[in-house]
Amino acid sequence: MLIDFNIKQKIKELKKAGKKIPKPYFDLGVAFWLIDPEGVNYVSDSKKTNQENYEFVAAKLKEFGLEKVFYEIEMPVLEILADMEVRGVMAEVKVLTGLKKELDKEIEEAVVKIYKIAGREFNLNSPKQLGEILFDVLKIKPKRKTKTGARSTGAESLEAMKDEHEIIELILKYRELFKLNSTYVIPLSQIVEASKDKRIHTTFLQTGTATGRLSSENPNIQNIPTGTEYAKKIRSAFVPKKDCVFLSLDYSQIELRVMASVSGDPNMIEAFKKDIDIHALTASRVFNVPIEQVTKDMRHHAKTLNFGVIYGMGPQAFARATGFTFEQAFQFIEEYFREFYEVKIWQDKLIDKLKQTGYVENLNGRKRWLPGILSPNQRVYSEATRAAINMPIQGLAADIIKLAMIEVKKQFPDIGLILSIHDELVFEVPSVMLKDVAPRIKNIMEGAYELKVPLKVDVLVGKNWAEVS
DNA sequence: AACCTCACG
DNA sequence: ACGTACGTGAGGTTC
Repeated sequence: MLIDFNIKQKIKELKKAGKKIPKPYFDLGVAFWLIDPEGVNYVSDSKKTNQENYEFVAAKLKEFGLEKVFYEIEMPVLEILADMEVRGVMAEVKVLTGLKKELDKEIEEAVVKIYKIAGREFNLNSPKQLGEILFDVLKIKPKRKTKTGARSTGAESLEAMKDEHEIIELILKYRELFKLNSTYVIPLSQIVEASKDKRIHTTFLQTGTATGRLSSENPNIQNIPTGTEYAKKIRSAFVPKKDCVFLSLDYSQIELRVMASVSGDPNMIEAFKKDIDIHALTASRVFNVPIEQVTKDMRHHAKTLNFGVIYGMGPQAFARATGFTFEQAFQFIEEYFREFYEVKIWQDKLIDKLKQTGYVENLNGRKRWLPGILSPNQRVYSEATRAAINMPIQGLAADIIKLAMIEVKKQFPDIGLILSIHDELVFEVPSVMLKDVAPRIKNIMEGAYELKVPLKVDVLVGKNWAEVS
């Protein structure tokens, strides 16, 4: 058996050379990450031989009930990630360079206007200098402080100042455009220009998160903008190769479904079984109106609440997100947990168990150690509590999509899986295969894991990434 | 290297 | 008086 760190790299080299992958293999880095994803209790020892590290970590995988996750999820996924990285995704450099020109022009126009209003030139990218202009020169009242006490110029603060000065809107515009240009458009076009095959080859980090999710770097392909017009233009640069289309499948509300299932909450389970609009239902129950009388606003607040519960949100955060008073927020959260009582019970048991064992785990035994739960510091303790509440949900959703990737690749070994973005898979498939393949992949994804509620997958087909987003 | 900001799920 | 919503990666400035 091949035992080593970073086996994905070795597999990539073999793949590029057209060679077979040696099996079985055992990745030490992945194993250590599984027993302790943040390395708070266990870390590998570089002074030890691979065999010594193997003996230690293999015993730990067994002790912690992680063998199934390791052998049936992570090792098979490792190979799929290697395939995705080597395969890459095609991008049209012309779209990106055209976009850069557009953005450069708009950014310059905003800069000129801002300097004129400010009465002087300054570095717009410096929060410190921007703060001096806004708060000292223009005498705008600061709205929030950063954690080190500086006057915040973040988007949320700026939004609150919008009505007080015409400069704010321009700064928000500048920030948006500069971000898109400097973080996405320019680096992506450079990457494509330097690329031998005109494709972007990210690196997926299999051991990069505390919850079991994947992450992506160089470039991060999991945080490409979506939504705004410019964002769509960026995504439209990503295209399938000749005679292919993009096929995107995303899990609908996977984390809420996972929460309904693992908590066993009967009301939430029933809602998903009947395929009821969960946010509208929540609004109806929490705001105490018939579901037909739920307004857009109410549904939106309920959505915030549903997501907030997954993150362990308290009344303060809910109040800030919605504009409710603390007392109102407190009441609505109380009402939420009266309606979805088993969710509260599940959370409380989870924290109890964390205090006893030092870790939280998801249904598959995936673990996260959270020593902060024993901290006398209220803030550290609270952070551990929220992370604990979130991990079994985010972590099981991560397992589900990984299992789906494995099953899809098992049934379609040559399928062009190119992106995996937390609850979404994007494939590059020959147009002629689409009719056959799309429904089957959807079925595989919906059947990847048995929950107490159905898994629902939405399917999109298009000629670029914007069309399937 | 720390900090601030901001893109995504 | 505040810091209070999870998980990421990256660009820019400042020290």
